[in-house]
Amino acid sequence: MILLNLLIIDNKLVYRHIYKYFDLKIGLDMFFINKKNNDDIKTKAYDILHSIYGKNASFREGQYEAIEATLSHKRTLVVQKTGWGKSLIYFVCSKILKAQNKGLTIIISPLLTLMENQIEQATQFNLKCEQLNSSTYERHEEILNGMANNQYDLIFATPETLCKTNIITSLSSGSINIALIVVDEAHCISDWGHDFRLEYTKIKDIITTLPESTHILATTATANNIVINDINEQFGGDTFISRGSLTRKSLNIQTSVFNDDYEKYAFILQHIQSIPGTGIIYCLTKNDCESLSEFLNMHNISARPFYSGLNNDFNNETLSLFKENKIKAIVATIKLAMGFDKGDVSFVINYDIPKNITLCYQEIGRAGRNIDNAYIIILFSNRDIKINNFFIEQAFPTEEDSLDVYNCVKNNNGITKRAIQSLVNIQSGKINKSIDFLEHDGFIYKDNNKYYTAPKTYFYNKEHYNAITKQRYEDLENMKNIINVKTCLSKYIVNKLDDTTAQNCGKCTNCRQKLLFSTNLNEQALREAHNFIDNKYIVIEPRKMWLDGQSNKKIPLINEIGFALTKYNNSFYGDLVKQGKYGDLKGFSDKLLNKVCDVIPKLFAKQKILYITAVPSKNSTLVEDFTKQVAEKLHLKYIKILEKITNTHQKDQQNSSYQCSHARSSFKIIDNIQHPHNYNIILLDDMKDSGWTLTVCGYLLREYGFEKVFPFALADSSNKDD
DNA sequence: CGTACCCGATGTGTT
Repeated sequence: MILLNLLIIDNKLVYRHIYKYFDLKIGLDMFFINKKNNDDIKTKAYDILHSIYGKNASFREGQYEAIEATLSHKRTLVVQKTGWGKSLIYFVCSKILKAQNKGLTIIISPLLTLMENQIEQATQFNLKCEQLNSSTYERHEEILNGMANNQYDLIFATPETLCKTNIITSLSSGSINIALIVVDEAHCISDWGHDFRLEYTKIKDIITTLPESTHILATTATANNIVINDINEQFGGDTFISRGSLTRKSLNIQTSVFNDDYEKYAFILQHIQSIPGTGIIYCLTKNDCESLSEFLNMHNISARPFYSGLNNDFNNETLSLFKENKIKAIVATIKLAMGFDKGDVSFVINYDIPKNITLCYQEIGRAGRNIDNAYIIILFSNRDIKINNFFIEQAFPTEEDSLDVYNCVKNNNGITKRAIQSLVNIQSGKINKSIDFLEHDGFIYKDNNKYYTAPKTYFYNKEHYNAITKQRYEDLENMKNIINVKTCLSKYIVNKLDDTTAQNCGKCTNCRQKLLFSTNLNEQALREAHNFIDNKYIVIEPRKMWLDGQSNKKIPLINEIGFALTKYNNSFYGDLVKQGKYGDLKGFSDKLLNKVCDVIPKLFAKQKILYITAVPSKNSTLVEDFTKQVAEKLHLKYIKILEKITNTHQKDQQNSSYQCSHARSSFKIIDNIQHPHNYNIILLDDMKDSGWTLTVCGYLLREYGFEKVFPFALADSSNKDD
């Protein structure tokens, strides 16, 4: 008992947890065994540290304990704030294990850029590194041989590459000595593994093939009990946890509820200049990143969008400018996440509520790392829930979609993705999702880009998907509840992350009992927001390729660049379009007519346009009537020249293949104009969705002889909001 | 409507 007490004092952090997690008697036995080993580890760890950082160097709080935990347990999870120095742990462990001839260390890392950064760091430790990912594809066999021949200390790998059959085979053959497997950023197992990067749930398949003596380490900055359970599931249970405090003391948090985007824009415009320093605005959609940064720039607040899909060089430039404090704000999606560290971020605004508290903590924790005070503003409107719900709902394939796709493959063994699209009337994203899951679960397999059914009985894992979906709705609810919390906001957040050590922060609006940023919006700011959002036209890029028979062909006659007046959802004019189509008074209002007649001459100012026509419909003259009114007001010649010849609806076509072929069979030209040559024409429709209708009608008009076709739609519904 | 891996696939245009 005396020994036990001494040990608890000696290595407080580690043994407190052993005490908690293991039976006392077993724990005591372990102490006797470990005591000697741990002295050994301690000497070696400090030797390594001193050889690199000099004789006076010491570990930061908890670092040595984490090293000891990793080497004295089979499975360890280290939960520490970003910037704490997690990579030092496995660098040191790797060196110790290598010196003991126990083998190499494999680090599973989610991002290629993270690997590159870490390899750079590792050179300091004189560690021989190699990567197993797409960047070394040609050398995979060579690298595997090198691993068997003890040529490397650290192997950085993506879960995708590591789970390739040839690599799993090599790893489990016994010819490679693996001393330690590290899952860096291990929350990815929970965040991404279930529905996005499915290979993350196959880490267990690798671990089970390795010898019992292999150490397993997971590191992350955010792990609540759900993440811990997921990690346990992958590791096989009994994971030892080394945890630090999560609180960041610099944060001043406010939450504010608004009715719509106009108010949120106005609020940000009204306050952003008064916040000193630079910051991040997180949005749920790429579109909002573009739009909001444009809005800020228009008002002389330098901002740049940042999201996946923007040019890589542009994104890197944005990060540099931001780090050098040359722009006020980055307006970013969750792409701005792992691997980003700037000490003096002085504000984070969540334009929409994040999907869960874990992510919220990560996002707001990017502020105030090396400064005393930073400002966090979490905005909320009902639209946030709709968008988050959408993400939750489309995470897994539906039972129907999954079965349709499976049957399609079963009935057409050796089918390509594109052929599936032309046989199954389901959105292509949903088809891809179904294919990914079917392949991951082993019901189908891919060979030479053709899909075949595997000899495994198909079933739909409904319980599992439902359980995760339910969990995600609960997570969202917990997040949303922050707008109702009356107690310390900072404490609410870290408590939800299972860190129960937090005190009241004294800085948030609840602790202060006072708002940091007024929610009384001034009229000027609101007017600016309306002006901006209501005058955002959407460019309709002409489609250039279409499906002709089995293959993509160049469309011989294409449209000019066209425009949609507004987004269909969440905009003033979009609502007018909705009312016109589905409201009690059938027909588009004068307000909409006036707006369209104001805008068309401006957008097509330099074009000589004589004619205007409407996309025809079988059962409504709504668009035709409206187009006639526009023609009259703008002194254009209205002609009826297109006819709809099918009774089926374009909007029932769910993927590009169906949309294209349906549009191509749905229209014909009424031959009633003498000399269309050299004349330009506007092609008007109420809604632009896939753009196939405008493409096909435009083609027919040009084939008939019109010189240029300018598409114009009242509203763009291609990104559905609800 | 968002995150990242993958030697996406396939046609077109340039050297």
